[in-house]
Amino acid sequence: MNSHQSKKQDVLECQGAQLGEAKSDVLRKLLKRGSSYEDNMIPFSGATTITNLLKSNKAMRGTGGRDSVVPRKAEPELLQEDTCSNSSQESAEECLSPFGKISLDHMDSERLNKEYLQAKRARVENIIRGMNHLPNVMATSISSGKDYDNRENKRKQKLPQQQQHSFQQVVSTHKQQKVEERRQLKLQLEDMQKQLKQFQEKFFQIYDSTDSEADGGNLSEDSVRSDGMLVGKRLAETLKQELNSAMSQVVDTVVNVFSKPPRPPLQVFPSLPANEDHFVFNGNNPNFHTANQRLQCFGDVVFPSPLDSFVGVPLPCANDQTEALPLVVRKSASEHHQSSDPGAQNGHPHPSLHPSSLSGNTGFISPSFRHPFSLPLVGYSFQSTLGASSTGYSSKDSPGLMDLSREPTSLRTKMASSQHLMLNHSCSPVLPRSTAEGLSLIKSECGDLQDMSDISPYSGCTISFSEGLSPNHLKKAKLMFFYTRYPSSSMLKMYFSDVKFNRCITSQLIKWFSNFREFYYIQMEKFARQAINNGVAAVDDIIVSRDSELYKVLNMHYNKANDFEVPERFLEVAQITLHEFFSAIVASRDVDPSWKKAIYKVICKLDSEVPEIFKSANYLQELLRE
DNA sequence: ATGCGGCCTG
DNA sequence: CAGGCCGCAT
Repeated sequence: MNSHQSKKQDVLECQGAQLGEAKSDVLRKLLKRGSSYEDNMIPFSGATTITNLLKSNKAMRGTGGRDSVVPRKAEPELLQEDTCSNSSQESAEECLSPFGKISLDHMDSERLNKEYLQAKRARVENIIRGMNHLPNVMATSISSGKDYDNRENKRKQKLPQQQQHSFQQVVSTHKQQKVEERRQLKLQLEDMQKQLKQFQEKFFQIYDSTDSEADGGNLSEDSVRSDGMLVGKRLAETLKQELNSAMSQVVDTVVNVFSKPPRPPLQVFPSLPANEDHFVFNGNNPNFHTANQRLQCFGDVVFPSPLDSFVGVPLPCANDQTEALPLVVRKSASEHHQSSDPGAQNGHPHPSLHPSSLSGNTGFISPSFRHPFSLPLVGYSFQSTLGASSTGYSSKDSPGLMDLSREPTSLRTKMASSQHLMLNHSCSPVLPRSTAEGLSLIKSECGDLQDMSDISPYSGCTISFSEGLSPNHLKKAKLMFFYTRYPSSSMLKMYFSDVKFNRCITSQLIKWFSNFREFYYIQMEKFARQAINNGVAAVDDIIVSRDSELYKVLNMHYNKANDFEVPERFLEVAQITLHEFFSAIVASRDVDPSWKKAIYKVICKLDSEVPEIFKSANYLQELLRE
């Protein structure tokens, strides 16, 4: 069926009984941005046929009262919209073909334009007529005694004013969105154009220089030819490099343009909870640093703006208050005494930015030297266990520490991050279609990530959209446990965005965390009893530090590879938990079979925000690949 | 009825 | 770590 026929059918459908079909069609038309592609497909000869059809329709239709009000009011907007899309199409054409566009004969183009506009007008009228039918489709009963016009009139009268209003609102909002989107797209295209120009210049520079090299020498034809081959190679090499860097620039641009509105960058060094002072850590441990001291170690590091741009790029899921809300709701504001600032809610630095205590004089590499998108990963090596306190509650006998070697691991997250963003953008149901479409330069429709890697210039860097949970997912979950002991299912969905969720997956993930908790609480009880048996009387004598045996056991369980630096906050939570168990046992509350529940209630309020970086599907994949 | 967390077991 | 079971809350 060609498009001409389909237009005809639109009219027929609107007249006929298949109004549901017509509705979806109309909506499709309204949503189809600019509908430029479709429009180009319409043979102009068909315009007259459509107009005729519409004329006959108009003749049939009553001209009185409200009947004509709605179309007349809406028509100019829609027409304008169409012409706007037409102009955007032109501008896009300009930008996409900088070498000039196809020029038509002036008269011809004018004539075609007129016909084209007529056809559009006809179509729009058709659409409006279709819309008029819609609201009362269900309520309409076929009354044979009345003619079509009367029925239509009745329907119009039944149509609540509010619906007409909201319809117009929708149209105008839609229009505004499109204007904004067009503006952004245009900017982006201009950007690309500039880059292309730069390419050309560079290309010609290289070409000229190699040319003059060849000319300047005393060379035989053969050697010139072989040199030419070398030049043909060098060019390819250079072009490849240039294309690569340009592509990354373009991707960055696109991501920046379409990640609206730019959220204030995630606080790299969020303020620590006020209650931190209540915990006394081993002051005589030379290798122990409070979180604040750690921050100072990092103080002289200047973060490059690209990193900021990465950190600042809002992850749509977190930004759109759809999925994120349950997480917020789960804990009341009063429970979050840390801060109302979402960026500062996280009680500890970003894990990958969590500087080691020795970062100043070890191999820790300043992010300034890294690729904009790659992030440093600080490996935290195990401290020597020699002489370490066995229960963890003693702070006085902790030994000097041996060697703290921290291997920074470069993460190739650049493309991963971009892909992640793109995926979220194009798949996010709450995202306006227009925004997703803006990314169509890279990927036209929402599809599998596998598709993304296909079109990715970084073909070596792929992420797979897993059907199930992998061992890496388990590791990731374990690391997340350092931040959250009681993640909600909506939260899990956000942080395991590369997993196709179903009931089974969700419950499995929840089960994992349940198991993690189980282990955690068993250890807590064990160490609390041990402390009591060892004669510890005051709860304040129990301190959990990185030297503590308890910490080591937990770290071994959740961070076996020890390639992740456990956030300070986790130590605090562990200590609080241990205190709770200790106090409860001392007070003989454990005679109550459900004595632990009170403790659970306390601990579940101590969850902190899991760093955004955990939402990146590849972050841990890279981290754990080694 | 369903979902969730916890406990027990293998 | 997963499966089965139970109790609790919605």
